[in-house]
Amino acid sequence: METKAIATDKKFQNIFEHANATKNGVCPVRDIIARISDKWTLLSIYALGGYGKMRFNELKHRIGDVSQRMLTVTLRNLESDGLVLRKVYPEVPPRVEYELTDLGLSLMHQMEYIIDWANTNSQEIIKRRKKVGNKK
Amino acid sequence: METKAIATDKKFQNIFEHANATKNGVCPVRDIIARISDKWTLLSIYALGGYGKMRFNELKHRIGDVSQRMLTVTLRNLESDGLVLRKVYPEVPPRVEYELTDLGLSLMHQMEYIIDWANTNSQEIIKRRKKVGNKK
DNA sequence: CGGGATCCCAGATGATACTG
DNA sequence: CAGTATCATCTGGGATCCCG
Repeated sequence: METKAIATDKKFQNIFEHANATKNGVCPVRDIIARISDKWTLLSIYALGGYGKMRFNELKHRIGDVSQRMLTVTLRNLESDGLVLRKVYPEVPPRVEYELTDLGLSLMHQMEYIIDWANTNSQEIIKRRKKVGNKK
Repeated sequence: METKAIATDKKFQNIFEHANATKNGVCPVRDIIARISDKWTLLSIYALGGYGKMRFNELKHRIGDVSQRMLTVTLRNLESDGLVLRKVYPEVPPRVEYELTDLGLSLMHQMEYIIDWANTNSQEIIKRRKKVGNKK
């Protein structure tokens, strides 16, 4: 199984060469990856993408174990990245709806490959993990 | 842009319904996602997949800013998950080589979609992020 | 060379209380 | 309802030292 081919790809260099080069700034690609791979971002995007436009508490309930604070923080980040649209209705009590932008939706579609992979292999991986005797 | 369709998918329910159901255990899919979305896992897999079999310090150098400790921890986890193969040669000084297993390679291929997306959109996102005036 | 074991801190996250 | 503000906590991860 030889896999050295892709090392010459542009996108590949964007992660490794670039990362070592710019010590001051941060590699843009790593930056994005870091952002979307935090604890709640993927789940938020996926929930919004799957169930469509939603209000804050509805989303919170969907995800289940996210705290109000962290969901707020996550959504604000997603909004400033242009992945989520936040719409506030001037009512009392307030109503706020969140939905994916086209950009957010496109990201979700890429995420699906990972989710599919995890769905397919999770049982096997976790079984093996315990067999080896790891703590976590 | 209607996107409610996928909410009925099996894989979708594995993330949301399932997560709320099993309060004691953890949703297997979320578990896997959490594991591979930590700070170094993706980079390690990607480096190994791109450059092929590598020794410890070679890998460390490729990634660039990972500490010895975290690379060790990351590789151990990957090994116990069956994504990376660790081969120790009984020599002095010791030589240890790491390479992706077929499973690890298959995961890397799914990751490429995300990487591609990040490569394509990172500049735009980061530009927008600053414009909004967010701190980070 | 490739780690293991410890110590320790910053930042991520949770819990709680308050508010327009 | 949808936050904000504050305080408490927990943990990822770096630094350091040691070892076969």
